[in-house]
Amino acid sequence: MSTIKDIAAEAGVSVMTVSNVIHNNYARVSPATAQRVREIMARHQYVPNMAARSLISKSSHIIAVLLPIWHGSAASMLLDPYAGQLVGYLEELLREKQYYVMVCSFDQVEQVLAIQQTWQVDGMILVMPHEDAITRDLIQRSQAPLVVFDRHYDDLPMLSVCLNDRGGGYTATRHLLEKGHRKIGFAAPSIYESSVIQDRFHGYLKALSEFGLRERQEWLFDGMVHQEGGEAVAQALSRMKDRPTAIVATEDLLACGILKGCQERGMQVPDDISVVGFDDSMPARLITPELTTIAQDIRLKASTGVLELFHAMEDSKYRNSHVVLDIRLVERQSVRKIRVSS
Amino acid sequence: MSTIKDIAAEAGVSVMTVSNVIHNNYARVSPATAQRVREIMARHQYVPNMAARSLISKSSHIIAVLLPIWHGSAASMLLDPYAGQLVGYLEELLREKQYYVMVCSFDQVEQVLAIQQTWQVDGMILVMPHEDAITRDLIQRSQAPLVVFDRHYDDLPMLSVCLNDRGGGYTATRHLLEKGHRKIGFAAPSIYESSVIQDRFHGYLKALSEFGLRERQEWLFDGMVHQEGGEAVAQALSRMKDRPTAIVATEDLLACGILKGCQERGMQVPDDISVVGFDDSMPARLITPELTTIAQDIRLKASTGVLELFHAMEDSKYRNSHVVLDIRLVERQSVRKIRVSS
DNA sequence: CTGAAAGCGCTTACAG
DNA sequence: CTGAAAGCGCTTACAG
Repeated sequence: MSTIKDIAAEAGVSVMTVSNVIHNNYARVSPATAQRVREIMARHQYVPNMAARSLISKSSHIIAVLLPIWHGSAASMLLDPYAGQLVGYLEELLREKQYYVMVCSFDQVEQVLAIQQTWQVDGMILVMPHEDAITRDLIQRSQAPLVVFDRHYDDLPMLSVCLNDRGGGYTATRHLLEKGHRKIGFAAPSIYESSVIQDRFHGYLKALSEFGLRERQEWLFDGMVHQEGGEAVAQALSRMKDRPTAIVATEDLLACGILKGCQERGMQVPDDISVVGFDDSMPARLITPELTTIAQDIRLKASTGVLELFHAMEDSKYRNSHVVLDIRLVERQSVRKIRVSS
Repeated sequence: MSTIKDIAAEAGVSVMTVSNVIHNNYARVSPATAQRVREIMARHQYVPNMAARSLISKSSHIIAVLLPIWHGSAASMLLDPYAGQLVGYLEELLREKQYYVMVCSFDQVEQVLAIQQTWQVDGMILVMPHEDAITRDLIQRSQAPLVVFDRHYDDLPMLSVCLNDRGGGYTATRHLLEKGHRKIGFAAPSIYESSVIQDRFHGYLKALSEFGLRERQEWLFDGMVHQEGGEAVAQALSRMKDRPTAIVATEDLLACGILKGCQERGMQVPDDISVVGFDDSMPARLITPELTTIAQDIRLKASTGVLELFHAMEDSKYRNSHVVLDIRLVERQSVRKIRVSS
């Protein structure tokens, strides 16, 4: 493993000249020398030592991808196909830019700050933020530029890349309305806590109001998480006299649970109950009938986040930006058209 | 951001003494001094600079988690819930041991070697290996200890953590036989190329032979990948006069595709076709009927891999070990019991 | 129990 | 266009 010194010695130049060759400082080294040095580096498969480099430059070319720990395990985060895919794209995009990604799960802000300092991390990306208090604290105390996905606080300067969740809730609901549905429920993990869910809920309300409708309390299913939540919704539905004909679910897994639970209780999807999901994740095409859902472009989201991060890394004044990405409806088989009776 | 020098100055000791406190060299520093220094470090929230540390110690405390690039995108790997979960557990376990994980996708061995050198990576873990040529090359050229998941080469000294795939294929098939099935097919992405699949196939053959049966060429579905592959299997089945009553599929997604395709073509699962999958991934419980499948303990796999890696990092002679983890059958609803007619 | 000194591999002003 | 020197923050022998 050769060092810059070895290369310099063999080329008969100073280490400084080698350093200039490495950094393409053409103004500071003659073409002939550069060529010769480059050749020697290639022959020795010279690779610079990042520790030495970052020690002096105070920059490591490391981007920390932050994963909150949920339910005591970080694996629960990457288990989510959405998180996995997002991290995969991020890694890919950052590698292209010659940056390295360190994956860090955490449950305390201090852990993140320590990693940031110990590695002189150049930038950070928060994926799947959970608790607001922690996220807000992190945003305020972070020393390095930080991009947050899927969460935004209006009162804080921050860099965020979000989805048009309001539009998503609206589009899903509007789609059902246009298919003739008038009795539409809403199922979510936490309608009044998470801003993402709240936005979707407001989109839902807006679409309803455009048709002169209002939400009905008994058709709002709150606290419903993943497949189990969906099955709970199905159970609740099965016991209702006056059932909604359709449900907007804020997550595909939740929607899948509803489908499964309904089918097991003898209700047909979409004939008895129509369902629209969110995410267009893998399960959406796996189940029968396939799920109509609100899709996002995860690759675009990742590249937008990386762009924001690099902008912030290059310009220390760029610390407040809120990008909202569009969503689109993917029509499949879980919504039926009904004639409008009224 | 204070350095060891600042701490030393404030404590009125040499930096060396501070260093000894940090490394708990109790023999080399008095309790009183240690206490005082520790207090000052805490007050300043001192965090050591890993670049400086690794520059001198030739060890970074970084573990590289290597993800082969498939189909031109790394995201395709972490998209796999199995890969995501495995990486999540690995990160968790490594963090507990005060190590940092760098996620690196790659398609050329040189990229890995460069990262290893540039960061003085202490150890590497290869997840989801794909091409044998690349994997073998990597094993032979790696300078740092390397643990490979799910692949083993008998002719190479290497550290691997695999599944008892033969046992898995055997158990799945045996289960079907015991349920009365005698006409059992086998569906896989590449029966004769991947050793993992080959092992499962041999387990399948062994179970068959114990019941005096042999494989039938037309019931072997090769080159079937993911859900699409499964749907192709279903299509083939629908056209057969003499159909198998059950299929062993080497992947849950594949099994799900078979289920879905069969249902769409009017065949009932499990009544007309029984299916056993592999992995017990999330989709297994999402579909109706729920999938009977061969499960592995991913957390155990991750912790075993980490154990192997640390063993190798501590002992430079430990470079050849092949751990095989057990699998277990998870019975759900995709297999029916049939009376034995013969 | 404590310290002064050398050095890890690199980059950054500063001279020439 | 090229070089000598200082120094980033830490650890490691070596003395005392």
